[in-house]
Amino acid sequence: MDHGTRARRRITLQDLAGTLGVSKTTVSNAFSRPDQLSPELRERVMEAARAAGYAGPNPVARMLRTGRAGAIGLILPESLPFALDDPTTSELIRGIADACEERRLGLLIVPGATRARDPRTITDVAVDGFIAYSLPWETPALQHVLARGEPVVVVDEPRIPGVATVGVDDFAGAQLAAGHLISLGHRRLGIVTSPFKPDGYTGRGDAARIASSTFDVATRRLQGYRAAMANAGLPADDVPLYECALSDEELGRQAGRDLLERRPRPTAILAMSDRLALGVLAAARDLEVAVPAELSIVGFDDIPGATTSRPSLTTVRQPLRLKGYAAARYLLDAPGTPSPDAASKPLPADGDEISLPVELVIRRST
Amino acid sequence: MDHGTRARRRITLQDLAGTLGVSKTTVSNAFSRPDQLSPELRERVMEAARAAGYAGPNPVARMLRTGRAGAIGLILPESLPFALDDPTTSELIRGIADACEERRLGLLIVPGATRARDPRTITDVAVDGFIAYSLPWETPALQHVLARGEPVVVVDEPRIPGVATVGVDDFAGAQLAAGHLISLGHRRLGIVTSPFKPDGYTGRGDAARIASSTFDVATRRLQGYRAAMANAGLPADDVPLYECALSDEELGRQAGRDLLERRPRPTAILAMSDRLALGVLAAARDLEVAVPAELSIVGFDDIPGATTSRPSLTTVRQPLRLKGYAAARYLLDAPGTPSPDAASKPLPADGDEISLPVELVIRRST
DNA sequence: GACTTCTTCTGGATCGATCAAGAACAGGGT
DNA sequence: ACCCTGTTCTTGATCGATCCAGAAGAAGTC
Repeated sequence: MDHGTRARRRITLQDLAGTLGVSKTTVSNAFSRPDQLSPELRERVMEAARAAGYAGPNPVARMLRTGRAGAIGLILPESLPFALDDPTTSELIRGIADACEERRLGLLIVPGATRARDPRTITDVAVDGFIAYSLPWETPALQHVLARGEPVVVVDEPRIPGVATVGVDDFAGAQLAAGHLISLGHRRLGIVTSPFKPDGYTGRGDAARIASSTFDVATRRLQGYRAAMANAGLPADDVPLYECALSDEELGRQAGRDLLERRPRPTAILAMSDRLALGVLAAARDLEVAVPAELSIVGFDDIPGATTSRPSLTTVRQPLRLKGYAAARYLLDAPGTPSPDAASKPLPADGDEISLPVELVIRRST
Repeated sequence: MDHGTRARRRITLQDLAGTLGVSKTTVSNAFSRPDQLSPELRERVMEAARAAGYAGPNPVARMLRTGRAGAIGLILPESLPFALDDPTTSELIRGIADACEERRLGLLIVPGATRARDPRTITDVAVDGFIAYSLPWETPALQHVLARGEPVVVVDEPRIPGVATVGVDDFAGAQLAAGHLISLGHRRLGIVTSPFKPDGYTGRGDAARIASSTFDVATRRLQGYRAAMANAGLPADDVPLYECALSDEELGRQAGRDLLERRPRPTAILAMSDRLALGVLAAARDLEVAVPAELSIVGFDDIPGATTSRPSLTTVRQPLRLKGYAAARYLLDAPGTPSPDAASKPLPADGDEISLPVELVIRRST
């Protein structure tokens, strides 16, 4: 059953031109380029449009002709519910949203990229470019994104030759974290890592997995930790290691329990994310290990929760929101446009890496 | 400067057909309807596509022809960063995302609807329908959404004749909350409200503003509170009231301070959202008013934070995530499709309201 | 052999807009 | 009277696919 008063087929620009006795170009201009026709005629067109219930040019047809979609796509590794729970991801989204709002662009989110079997969620979507966030090597989703031939900016990983990447210096950040612990006198360290492969494995460190890691960021952070240890003359290779399939507090807790039950017990734990570190903190509480008296913990990211935890968390700050903003801006500005004002600094060329600064934030957990 | 190896213009289906010596329809079928051609030819086409770097049919052109965009739009009243901070909104998004994932649809977020001056963020976007969340009456954005003539589902507000709405029974929920306090013996209540108008006003209750409220939900909840009070013979009209421009903890704290400094001091406070209630809790802590000994607080929504606060928060639970899921499902299933299986229960007709259940959850704050 | 049926492929119309080129007319300068 | 410039509007081509009707050939039926 249908409201009898409402016309069935949607009205087109052509129809409207017909009833007005003008050309379709004129109607099109009335909407999209008001300076191309006299104000009176324009008013007449708008009036007729209102009367006919015409809401303006069909966006899809316009996109086809102009080649611009007015939106950017964001590829996320996990499901959207998970992404919203994760402060790292949601801060990134905030940053991207900031840029989209500035440019009046839509944001189309395509979640679940690491698991998705169906390329159509990526190939069938109308966007002007993609931001791909923290994907493992050889994700089919990423191949499809690149195949589209539209601008792509990768955030964090994977680094692919010829593809712009926005990230931070993970190696230096990790080195900072480990160096801090070592300078405090710690000699027995433990490491809680984010996944090295997207296969859901959680458990003790496995040299083969690490060697064949498909997550660049985890690899680089681990190298940073180890470099700092090696510099201090510590045996970096057989440091206790626990890998978590997800950067999630519960898994961090599990990791913390495992590491804290080893003998000799580590006196300090490095976690590759703050959520994992908060989990380690919870594990220490479970096992009645005092932080920082008996155990020091350093996280990574500096999420909001790092300041409110008890004790507050020493961590490596990365500018999460800015990272999103920078990625979106780069996506929008890099292709072709040599920036409006002539004297402005040139944007880095396609394939460049933008590296944002990291900073050690010392709080109460060390 | 450009990579010389990469072809400039993107290849089209037509081009590919040319090099293969088949018709474009055949190439199209190879991608979109594999059963329409022999497996060998299809493989030949796919092979040629791979060689030519053709990623598949242009999504925009396909949309134009088929009339389906493969994505739904979500209109949010505030900016996306704010929405992600707000558990109510982010739970809703999770629910919508659940449904989108089931159906392999994209989710396009259009934030900032209450402030947006430019209709193009709505008119220029390629979606098959919209979910509009918690908008005030007479938002231009909503007019534009409706003018598009595509399916629309409103979540919470505003209730518009002929437009499907998903929400909860706010009146009953509020009645439950106030009734609970009254049954505990409270006689001096205070109310912290979400905004009645989208104008940024924060301050003491103003009868004129309430009478001309453009937010249905706030109006109905207030009516629920008052009905319960009236039933108990309490003067409902001059109950102390504080209106907050945003459902935000800081403003709730401000409201709490105002109400708690009045004399006689209220013994119980009703807040229209949990975030506001948590703010009131903070205010009570500031002023050293013991909860629940000297002050009872009831929130609304039952966000995750309501269980972890100290004391935990008595509140009216609404199924936030389900609300998002139901809205999306209704949007996708209602138009035309009388549901695949014949015996299934009919979906409510266009313009119907879906009302989800609310439930009083008694915790430690009362 | 004549008939229908199926499978596989093709050509042309179509979706609804924008764009480039140009026509028609007005006014201004010399 | 002539040319130039500028404003206003129109025509026809085009963006890149899908869809419909039908052709060609193979296969099955009586």
